[in-house]
Amino acid sequence: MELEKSLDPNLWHACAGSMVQIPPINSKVYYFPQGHAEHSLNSVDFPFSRQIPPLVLCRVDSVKFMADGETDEVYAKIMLTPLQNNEPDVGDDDGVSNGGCNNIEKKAASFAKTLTQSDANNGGGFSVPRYCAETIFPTLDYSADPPVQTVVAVDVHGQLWKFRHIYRGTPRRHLLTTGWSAFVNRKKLVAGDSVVFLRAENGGILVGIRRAKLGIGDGDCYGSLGFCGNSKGNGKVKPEEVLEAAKAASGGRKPFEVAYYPRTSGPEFCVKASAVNTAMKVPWCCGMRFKMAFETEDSSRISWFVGTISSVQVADPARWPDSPWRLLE
Amino acid sequence: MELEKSLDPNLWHACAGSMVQIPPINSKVYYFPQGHAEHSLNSVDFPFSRQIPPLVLCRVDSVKFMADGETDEVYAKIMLTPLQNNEPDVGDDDGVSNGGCNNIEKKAASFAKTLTQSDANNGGGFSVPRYCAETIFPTLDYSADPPVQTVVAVDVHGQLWKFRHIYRGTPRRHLLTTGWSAFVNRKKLVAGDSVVFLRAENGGILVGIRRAKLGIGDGDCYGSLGFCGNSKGNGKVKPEEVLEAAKAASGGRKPFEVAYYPRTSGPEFCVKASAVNTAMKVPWCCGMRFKMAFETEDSSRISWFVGTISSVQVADPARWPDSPWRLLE
DNA sequence: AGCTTTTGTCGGCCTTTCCGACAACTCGA
DNA sequence: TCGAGTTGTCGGAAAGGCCGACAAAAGCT
Repeated sequence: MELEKSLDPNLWHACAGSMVQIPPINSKVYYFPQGHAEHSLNSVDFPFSRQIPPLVLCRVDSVKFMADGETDEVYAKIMLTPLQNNEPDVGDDDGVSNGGCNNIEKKAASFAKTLTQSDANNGGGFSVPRYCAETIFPTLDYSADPPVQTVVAVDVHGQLWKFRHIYRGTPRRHLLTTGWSAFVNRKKLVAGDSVVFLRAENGGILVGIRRAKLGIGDGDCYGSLGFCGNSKGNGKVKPEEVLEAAKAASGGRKPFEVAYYPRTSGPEFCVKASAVNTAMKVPWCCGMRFKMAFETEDSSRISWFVGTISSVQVADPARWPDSPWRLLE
Repeated sequence: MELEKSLDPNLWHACAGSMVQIPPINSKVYYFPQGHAEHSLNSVDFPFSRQIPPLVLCRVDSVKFMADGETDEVYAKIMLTPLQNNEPDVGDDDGVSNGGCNNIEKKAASFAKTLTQSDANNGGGFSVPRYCAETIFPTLDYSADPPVQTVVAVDVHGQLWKFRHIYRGTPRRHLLTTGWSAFVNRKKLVAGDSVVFLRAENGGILVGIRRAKLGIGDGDCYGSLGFCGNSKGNGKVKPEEVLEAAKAASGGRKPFEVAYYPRTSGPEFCVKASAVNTAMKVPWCCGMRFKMAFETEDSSRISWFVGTISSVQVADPARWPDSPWRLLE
């Protein structure tokens, strides 16, 4: 059932959000077992029998861009090989040969919109923001009355969706009518979820979704506050997988695979080696001003969240960037 | 565009009709160039330069069960290799090793129904004959009120169709509601066409269609009596293909491929060698009673059409079974 | 602040399709 | 030929979805 099919990296990134960065192939990263563990629903009991290092220098062997067959949630499968020199101050090289063969994909034009009540519930229509219609969709023939066309979009599974795109009403506005309702029903979208439209290099339209609440599986958790209610919101990764990865990272030199769900709330656990090394040199202390980028809902711009570090968690210095993140108000 | 994908043989046979028989692999058949030519829209001008024999003994190398991507019409691609001994009285062996590896597929349960006006036009529903609902579809939970289920059927292209199957009304009857209208529109079905439902060995449901009138391509030939009107109803095969096959059959020993459209009105041109040999021994003459099987519209049973041979066409005795067929009233 | 442009929501209305009633048909006795 | 079971067709009714009107929200000067 679970096909190992990699999807369009541009669409993947559009669904993941522009803040998500995946390390390039052959670059060096630090793998944080504890950060990985926080992506698991259940707590991971690391065995005391073997010492698990807080961070392991690895090389990125391959990255597969995936999407959940059920929910369309995007995730990545990253293959890592532990490297010999595990000291933080070596291996600053990111391994990116500038003009190299690093699958440098052009950043495709994309637009995301959070669904309104009318988009999600009423009469099966979608109000298309002008910018989206003019930059993503094919150009309408405005001489027609009314201007109409069929927009064909491909989703993360390669499935085709046809939408009737019409420019009508007083004042004139862009709308998706026929086909939209089927899309909303099939994807189980509700007001608050987002839709991403993306124009590929070849002119084709891709469509992805970002859910407001990351649903727990397929269960009808909405409304009925069962045992699903007390989940922390992540929990996409099984504890066994974390244990297995951590063991592989600490012990041998053999490659291991980690699944990375960019839209869960947990900390990153694969961080560019150079970033870690830079950060380690900064003497974090109380009262220091801290600037953090985050994405606005409609991804139309990037805002900056400026906070102040209230305390430095000395207990586990290796956990950056986890710790500072948590300490911000 | 034209995928070389072979489809389920059972579904193929269900769409072709139960009278259609495809010779098994490795069996011997007679190939009739003139019969083949009658499957072409345009007349085929056989060159006088080379003598084309009326029938060629061939071995069946392979059979591919195909369906037209546009119209769903089924056809077969049969690979034939001309054999050395081209005399009618040799090679009576059909090549069927009884317990052999001849892809003996179990005959799946199937049901065909000709669409009524109500099925094709009105309110998007399909009246399911009781027999079909009870033998082909999954068993309904009759304790529910009303009993409903979703029937998922796969068509000749592997595409999934979902139909709401409900048992309701007074008196109670089986109906397909939601999903049926989309199927009719997509397949461009009209009253008089037939739908075939088939239960595969694994329990899955397959669906196929048989058109009442074999449409010529996709053109809107209905209504406007253009040059399409004077076609003879077959014409699926290009004259070039016939010529090429005939040359290959008469000349060399190399394999050649013929496309066979079972639902065209022309005569068979690949006939079991044993059948031909048997028939050749019968001294056909005027007044002889003749019994011919044909299929009733809904394929629920086989009827027998009994005719009388009015004359024997001596001009081209090699053309059996073509000639007797035509002579029947 | 005031104007313009954009877009969310609403009620009206048209189309689709779901439904039981009824009658026509089929099949067997 | 008659009766029981089955199924085709119809009109009413409900649901889905397309539409412009209007106004709220956002952007610009």
